Amino acid sequence: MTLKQELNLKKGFDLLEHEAVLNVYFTATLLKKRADSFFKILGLTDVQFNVLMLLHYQAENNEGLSQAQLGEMMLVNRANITTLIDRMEKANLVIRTSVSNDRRTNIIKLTANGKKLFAKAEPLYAQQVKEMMTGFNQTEQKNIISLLERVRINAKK
Amino acid sequence: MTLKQELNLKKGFDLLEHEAVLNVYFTATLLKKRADSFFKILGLTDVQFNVLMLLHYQAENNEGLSQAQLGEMMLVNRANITTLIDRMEKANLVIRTSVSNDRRTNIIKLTANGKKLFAKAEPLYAQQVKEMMTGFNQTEQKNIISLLERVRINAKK
DNA sequence: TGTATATAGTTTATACATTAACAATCTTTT
DNA sequence: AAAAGATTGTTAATGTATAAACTATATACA
Repeated sequence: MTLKQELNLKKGFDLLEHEAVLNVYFTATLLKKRADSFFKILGLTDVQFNVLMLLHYQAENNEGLSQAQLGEMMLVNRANITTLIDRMEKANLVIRTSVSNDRRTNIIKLTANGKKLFAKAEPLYAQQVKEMMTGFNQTEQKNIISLLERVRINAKK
Repeated sequence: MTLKQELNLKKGFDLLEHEAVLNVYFTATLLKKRADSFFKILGLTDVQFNVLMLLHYQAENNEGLSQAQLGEMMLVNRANITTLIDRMEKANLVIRTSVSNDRRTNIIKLTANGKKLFAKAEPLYAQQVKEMMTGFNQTEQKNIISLLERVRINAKK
């Protein structure tokens, strides 16, 4: 089913480039909608799960990540991380800790509760991810990845 | 450059499926950031430009579109359209009109100012879109489109 | 040693997105 | 014709995102 049909458009796209760009955009929109409803059951948002995942996999020896690091790994700016971590602290998922050698920096760590919820959520998330790529062989997946890498190179120029 | 490098991750992805899904997600994020900064110069947002474009191309004989139709064509819900059209009415880009045969419905139309701004923005937007797909031949573009269509089919199950 | 510059996080204002609850109106069913 | 159901748009509460202005702290360098 083409994007034109999915969006109930009366007229299609003049430019193939336009159709391609909108395909990237609306596919991500749909993936996000799917993720939203999946994580809701677990009392999380997709963004909050991503924080838990980064703290689990990207922090060495469970040493946490700074808010700046989280922002970089999620492609969002500092201001956004502030309020996100506020909400996650309130939900007892993470905690802000300080470091002695740089008093500007907050190091964010998982709480016991955060670790527990991540352990529960992760296998279910992996299942969801596999469902999104059902019917794609390795070559096709690598093909998507490399085509999108090329789009990102253009987008960053 | 791989997503791992772009996001400054210490560890990569265990699942190829995961890497593929995140590539879709973060490519759309980058396209949106690029669109944001492009439209800012014109005093618009990407979402508002999309409304102008839908009203221009998808409304027959300049007859406008209902808020419900706009929501469907943008994959967003009704509540979102209400506040979006509020802002665009305030900016004198569109106007709510009523129809006699269904008093529930608002028909949204471009104002003279909205038409003018769209006429100015469109060729610049088309240029941007082409830049995003620089280096892709027709076959590759059709390939992206069809791969992403398959992802959307999975996401909608 | 200061001064200038850079970095980290917060706050405020704004935009976009969702769900849930609601009012008004239209359509279907009995 | 009346009741039941569906659709359209709005409002309120909440989450995510930005830019700009701010404070506090580190670092570079003259």
